[in-house]
Amino acid sequence: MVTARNTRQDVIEAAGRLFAEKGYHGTSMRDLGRELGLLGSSLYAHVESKQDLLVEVVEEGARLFQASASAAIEEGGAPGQQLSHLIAGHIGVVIDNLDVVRTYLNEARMLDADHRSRVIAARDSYEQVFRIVIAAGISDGSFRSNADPKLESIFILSVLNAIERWYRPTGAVNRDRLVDEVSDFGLAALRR
Amino acid sequence: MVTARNTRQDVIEAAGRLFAEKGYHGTSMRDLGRELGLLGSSLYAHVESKQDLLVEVVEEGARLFQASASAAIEEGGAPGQQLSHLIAGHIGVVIDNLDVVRTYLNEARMLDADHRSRVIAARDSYEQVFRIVIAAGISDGSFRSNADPKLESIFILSVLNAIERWYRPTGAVNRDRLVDEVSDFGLAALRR
DNA sequence: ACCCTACGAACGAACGTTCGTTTGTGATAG
DNA sequence: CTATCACAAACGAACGTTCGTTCGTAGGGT
Repeated sequence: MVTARNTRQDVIEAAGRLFAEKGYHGTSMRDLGRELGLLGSSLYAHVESKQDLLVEVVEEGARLFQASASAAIEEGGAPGQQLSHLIAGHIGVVIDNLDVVRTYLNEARMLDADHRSRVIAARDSYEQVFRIVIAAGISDGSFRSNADPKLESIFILSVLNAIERWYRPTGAVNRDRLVDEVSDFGLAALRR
Repeated sequence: MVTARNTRQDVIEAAGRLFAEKGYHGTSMRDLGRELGLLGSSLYAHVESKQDLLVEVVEEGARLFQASASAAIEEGGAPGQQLSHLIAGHIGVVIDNLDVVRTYLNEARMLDADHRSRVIAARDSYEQVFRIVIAAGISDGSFRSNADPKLESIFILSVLNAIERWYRPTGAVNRDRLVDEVSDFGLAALRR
């Protein structure tokens, strides 16, 4: 018989859920235990510390976005198409991993200095991918020439990262519609 | 001589600063006391509770944005101009009240249900102003006809609200440049 | 028989908050 | 010009609670 005991991954997933919902400092180990049907102290059979849990969730978020960017770039195509792929990939990551992404975006600053600076570096390199694609589109004349790649990439990522704040899986805007609308918006903002 | 003792407003301002930086649950009353050069217990001469402080800061944020929207609409003009005014006003509020805005945007969810729902209502009515202006621009033909006012307003507000996350007063992007760039971006995204 | 997993008591530290007391300041009265 | 008074601001000890974490123990699956 499967008695369905909890694994380390279960604990990390539940942590992502609670950190996303109530914040890292707003979540206690006893809260987290209750979420899994056990005592707070029992979590230490799976995990070294509370901070360890935050590291695990945030680094998973970083990996997901990095993988998405790599996949988008490998598809190649003109800058406009690459940007569409980046947008679609980002939205996929957000929608399919809402709790991890919310924790990644909002709670990473609660990490200790070491881990935090690594996450910031990962974020910067992800943003760089957008910036390079946009710069390429300006160079080849497909995007408006007065656009600043650095700011435009920040703006588009702002729209993408804010999805976590309003998107609801059961809402009126489904995944395909969201990808289309954001792509239209981003490409319209950049078109010459 | 004035020995500059602390007033209720000083406490609220310091709270905004710390809540913005470390989050509501990441800030203790003793932290806040230290920020003002006194003991945590001394704060209760000025304030009823920690929650009270959060309410004060968040509601100030809500007031600032509401006032900005009212001022922008009073200026009138074509939808494109009105949207520019809304954008400029929003950026002004963010830049001139960074800590209050960061607390308003990130910590409002830590409010008790009553206050939180009032803040959400205020946010919705602020977003409505953007939506109405965008809808007017679509109707009169100045904005692209396939734009959805609801989503476009969310997208533009996403860019505006994310400014808090990357803008630094001492950075390369100053206020005027920021207003220009965001206006260009938003209007380009909407132009037919 | 051996691991995981979970318990549950316990730890010291930190939390928000209360309360009686002290301090400094500005106004008033002599 | 000084003594007195009221009052707000700050102190500092103490409260009950919760925090993250440790540890010895017990039970069930392989």
